[in-house]
Amino acid sequence: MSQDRTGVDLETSLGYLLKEASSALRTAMEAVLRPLGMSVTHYSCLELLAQRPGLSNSELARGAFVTRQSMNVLLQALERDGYVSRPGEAPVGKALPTRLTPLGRRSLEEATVAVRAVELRMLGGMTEDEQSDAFRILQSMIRSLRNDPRNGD
Amino acid sequence: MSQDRTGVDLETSLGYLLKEASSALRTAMEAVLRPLGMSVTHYSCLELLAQRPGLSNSELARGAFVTRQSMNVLLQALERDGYVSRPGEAPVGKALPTRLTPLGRRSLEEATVAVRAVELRMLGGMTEDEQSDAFRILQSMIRSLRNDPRNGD
DNA sequence: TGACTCATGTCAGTATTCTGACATAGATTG
DNA sequence: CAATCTATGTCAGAATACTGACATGAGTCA
Repeated sequence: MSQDRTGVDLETSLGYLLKEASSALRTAMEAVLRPLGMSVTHYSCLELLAQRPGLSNSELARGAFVTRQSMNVLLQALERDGYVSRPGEAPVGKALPTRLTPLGRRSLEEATVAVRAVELRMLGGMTEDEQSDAFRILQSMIRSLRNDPRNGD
Repeated sequence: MSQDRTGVDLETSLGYLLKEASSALRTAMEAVLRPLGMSVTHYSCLELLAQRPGLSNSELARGAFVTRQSMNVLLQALERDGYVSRPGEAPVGKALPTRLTPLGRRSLEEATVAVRAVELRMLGGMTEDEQSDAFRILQSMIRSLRNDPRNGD
């Protein structure tokens, strides 16, 4: 009504709102992780390893939504500082299974408390049904975005 | 059941799913904008200016979810290449109102077509009601994340 | 008026992530 | 068996975004 462009209206765009929500979540997580000297990707990596021990660099990268090159930089730092360990040789193929050290596990525990608080705050004010709706809807968006029409389906 | 950690379960975490959806959207947008030689932030800046002409650098930064320093670097490049124009002196205060040039407008039109296709693909398979739910739920998340309990209130 | 606070534009340096490239291990295929 | 394809780890350089800092203009308040 305020325009006749056929473009994307930021005020009503779900894409824009998704970006806004993601940005707000990231900012909130950075705020609670900063005092622990930990970045969001750093935390994501440790959390992935806690839940799925033995993930390779490439698998961690996909799980944290960064490139394997970026994850490699992080893993080298984490290994140097004693938070994770990797075997010197790959047991099979080239993939090096990574594991948390006791130090890494302790470090993660602090962070998890902080991050869980953020997640609970985000969920505050939402009913159980709304949380289910949110889950289903976000998964629908992801599915639709993944199947690229140019890949000939 | 697969664990007794009291942590965040990635499989059922709305935060993780939000990040995944946002990552998928960003990847899809990068894919269609790359052939046009445009980044997501670049596009966001032009789209903001089309809908709200005269925004300042700081306002554009907030709208594109980056720092004003990052947006300043982008604006200088866009101004140098003739996509936007800024007055040499601030009409009031220090804020420089930015506007699209005809070249910038033409450049944006191409991008808008591509981005709208991505947004429509993301919405594919969602009913009108689900889109309304998504809108309301995302806004609820943003609101909850913004009001920081440590800010008193 | 003068001190103070706040928002802005901008410079400089740092950190993080990305793209490009290469070599290698395993799987697939003829 | 040989060729090809795919996935992986890693190095190097470029692009992007960030933090820190400073000066300036406008509003607030005593």
